[in-house]
Amino acid sequence: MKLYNTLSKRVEEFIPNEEGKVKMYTCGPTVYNYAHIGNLRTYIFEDVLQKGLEYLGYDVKRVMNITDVGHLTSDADTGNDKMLEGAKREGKDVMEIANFYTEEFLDDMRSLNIKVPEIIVKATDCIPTYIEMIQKMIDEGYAYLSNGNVYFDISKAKDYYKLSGKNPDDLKIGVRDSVEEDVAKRNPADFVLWFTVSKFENQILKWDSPWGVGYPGWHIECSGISYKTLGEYLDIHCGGVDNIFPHHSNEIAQSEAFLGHKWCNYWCHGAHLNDKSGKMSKSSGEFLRLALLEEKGYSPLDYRYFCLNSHYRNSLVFSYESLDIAKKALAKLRNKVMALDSSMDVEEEKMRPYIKKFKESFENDINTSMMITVLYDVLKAEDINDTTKLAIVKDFDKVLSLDLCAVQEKEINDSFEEEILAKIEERKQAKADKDFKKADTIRDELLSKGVRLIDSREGTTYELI
RNA sequence: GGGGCUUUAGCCAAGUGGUAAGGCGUGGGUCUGCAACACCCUGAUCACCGGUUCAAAUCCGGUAGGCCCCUCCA
Repeated sequence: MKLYNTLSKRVEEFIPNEEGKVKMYTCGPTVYNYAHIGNLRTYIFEDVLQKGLEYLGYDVKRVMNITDVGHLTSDADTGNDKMLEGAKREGKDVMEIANFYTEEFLDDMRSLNIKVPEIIVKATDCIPTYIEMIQKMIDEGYAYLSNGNVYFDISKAKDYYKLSGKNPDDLKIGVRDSVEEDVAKRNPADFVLWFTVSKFENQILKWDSPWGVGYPGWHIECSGISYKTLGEYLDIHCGGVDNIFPHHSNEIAQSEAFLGHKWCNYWCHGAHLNDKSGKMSKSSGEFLRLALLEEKGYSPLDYRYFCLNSHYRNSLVFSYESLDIAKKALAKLRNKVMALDSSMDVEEEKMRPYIKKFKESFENDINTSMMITVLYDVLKAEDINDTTKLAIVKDFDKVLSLDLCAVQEKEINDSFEEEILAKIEERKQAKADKDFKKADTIRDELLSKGVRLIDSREGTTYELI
């Protein structure tokens, strides 16, 4: 298995700490609003990574956090907590907001056939872990108290800029208008581990700590949750490219300061989904949610196919034109699968070369586009029978998760089947009588019940859609 | 100001030095009462200019366009 590692900036052979097992941490959402489809692209990529590793035989333990506190709209004094803003916006309390958007997020994940990580942890459920870690970092000189807050001293971290590839001298402070330098910091890039100075009215989420009542910074959440659920060594950490700096750089600094050794070996980042004007956001332009796509007649899996058709490390431009292509292609793909005869004998031997190529495509830094090509190769192959093809498609769909065989598996009850056959007979007679209007009416009627008629030289058959 | 990524047919897109996958669309055809479905046929001097090499879409340098990051973001 080869994976691109942001840490080395190279495609590397993946070797987990423990043979056959993979510990994987994936940054989750801040639940102050709905996820947009760009956010979801990253979760699709992580899902394929997890399922692909499982397909190769690895036992994958995946953890995801739900950020429900501490994520500010800015790290400077002007910053607000996203959760509080969300609560204020909707006139609800923070927990209501968190619970509501967490459920919405999980719904989106399920619609996209993303396997929900078995371990999902809310940031607010691990406060004692953060306190334990912060205390140790203070004791060992990695963190300091200043102006009421606890900061991490990045000058104490080894290779702080390694992941981001940045040169500290090049970093400009206040490059954005709204950001001001925090005078309480020793180094401009130091970040808050624990806030005790509440900047907000009605700060509801706060906990007692050795440094006073307050709440954790955003970065410590992921380090803490990973430590608590996966232990001291992590194999893969995923997220969007925007998290490389400063979020992931800070995680490495904290975790390694706390643990006293290297923490995570592979860092994998998903590129963004852009619209024609650039980066997608929730605040400008059309808020592209999965639900909006559904309103417009696209299924979540059309979007999944659209994502799978490109590489996770290339930015992808969203357009309805491209989504149309994906929708059409997926429908055609399902049609082809549906037409396969499932009553023959599976020839295991003949499955092998295709499965091998599929695996190799995945192992080549998750080349999903090539995996789909292999799928087409199978359907076009002339040397294997239909049932074998069906078995291969079913196998591939464990990773692709496009419900390719859903129609094949759809059960039909006898009375409905009789009804359909009767209608086909009736239509046949109508056609013989040249009563095409009646024939078309019958066809439309069945179509509205999800039954599509297929006319061919041999007669009329039907398929369920 | 600094750093990084990217540019392959109408559109999406793979391509990891040996002579351009795949998908969608278009056009033509088979089938057909019409349509849908399906099937067959149909496309590229790889942004531009140099260099390295027997050989470059692939490596190096430059030019131009696009995008991202530099304490809100997946």
